[in-house]
Amino acid sequence: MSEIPVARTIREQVADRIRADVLSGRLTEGTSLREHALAKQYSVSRAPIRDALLQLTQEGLLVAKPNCGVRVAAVKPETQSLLVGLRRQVEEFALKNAFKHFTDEIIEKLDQTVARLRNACEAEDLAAIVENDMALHRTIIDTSGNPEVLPIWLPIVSRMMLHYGRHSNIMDSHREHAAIVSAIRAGDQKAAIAALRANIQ
Amino acid sequence: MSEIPVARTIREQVADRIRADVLSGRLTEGTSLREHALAKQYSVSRAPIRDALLQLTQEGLLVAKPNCGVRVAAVKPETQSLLVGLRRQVEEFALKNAFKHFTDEIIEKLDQTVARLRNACEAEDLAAIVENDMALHRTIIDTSGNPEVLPIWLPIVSRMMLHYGRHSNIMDSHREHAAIVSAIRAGDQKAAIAALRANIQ
DNA sequence: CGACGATCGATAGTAGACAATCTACAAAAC
DNA sequence: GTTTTGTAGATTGTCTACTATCGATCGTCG
Repeated sequence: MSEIPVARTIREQVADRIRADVLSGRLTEGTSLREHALAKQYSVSRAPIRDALLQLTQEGLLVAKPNCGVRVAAVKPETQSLLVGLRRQVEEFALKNAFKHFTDEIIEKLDQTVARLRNACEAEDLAAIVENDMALHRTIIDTSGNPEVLPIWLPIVSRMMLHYGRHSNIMDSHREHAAIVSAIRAGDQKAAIAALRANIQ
Repeated sequence: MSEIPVARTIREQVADRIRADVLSGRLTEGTSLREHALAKQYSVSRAPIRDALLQLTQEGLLVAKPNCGVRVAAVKPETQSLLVGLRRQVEEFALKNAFKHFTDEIIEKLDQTVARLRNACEAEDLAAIVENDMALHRTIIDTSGNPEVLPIWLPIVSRMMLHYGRHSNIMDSHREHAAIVSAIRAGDQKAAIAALRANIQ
């Protein structure tokens, strides 16, 4: 069945952990990431660290200066409006296609994510909020049935969340996502898209 | 002066060359790219080759299977409509901002690219067509004054061109681009955007 | 006070080795 | 005859160690 492709290579594991650290705000803007330190921290060699940093740089989470290192990227407010439009377009495309594939099992998974998101919001746990927010949207992307959408979506939403986690009031996150899942459960495609658009801003 | 930041690192040079080979169709869908062979071909070590392949994989031009190598990606027609919408949104955003920065020098550069594009179309030189087509759009992206737009634009347009160079009738390319530049020279923002939208499909 | 240059720190790239694992083909079992 | 198993080869994934190069810093000197 739909098995979760656990990160196999060291590069992917490292990339996932650093990505989570950046998006949750545990690593703040401008923080320098040194290959040697990360290699020691994760008990691996520098090679997969290099690969992971290059990958995250392409996703827009880090900025690299040749021979000088990588830092956590700075937010560019003038790009936000573009990113909002792009993300809406990708996720609406995915959601429309996902309506052909929603099952009770997937809706159950969405419910669980919303529940965790509610707990995170009540606890004001920013890392958990970001994690479950992205997990919910990613489930929709995965359910679209087009695996090509994920790599298009990820760099866009990563750049958005970089801003989101720092400057936005995200305590409404739970209500907005509950509305999306509610519309999905009701099979109301129009309402689901409206709720999705309202959430992405 | 506005110097062209020629690819500095070996990784970038290799990535640029392989990207051009893929987009021009010199490397066909499914072709396997082996690190050892590429390292020998370019007379460099495997490390920058690996980096370049990882980068191009994230751009969607290559697909990687763990421990098995990378191949030139296959075209996914069901994603094209999404890509068209995304690309229009990015380029319209860039073009609007670029109108604040167009100079005679930049318009001269656009004219030269259109001229080369005309020659390429007449010679039916697919590689040159794709190269100058992308160069023209990239000049607009660069002129937007927001360097963050380029890394957002590149993976989208790369995926599009992968399809474009193979399945589209591209001999109209010259006329469409001449219309864009003509509207830019006239300072007619509305006409320029309309011509741009007509070109991106 | 400012310009210049040495030094330092970090990455970029090189070289070679080994481990993990995927593909394919051939042999054995049913 | 079909399926399973096993083995060999090829390729990437990772590691180690080293050199080259670039950017930033900090003194020193004019």
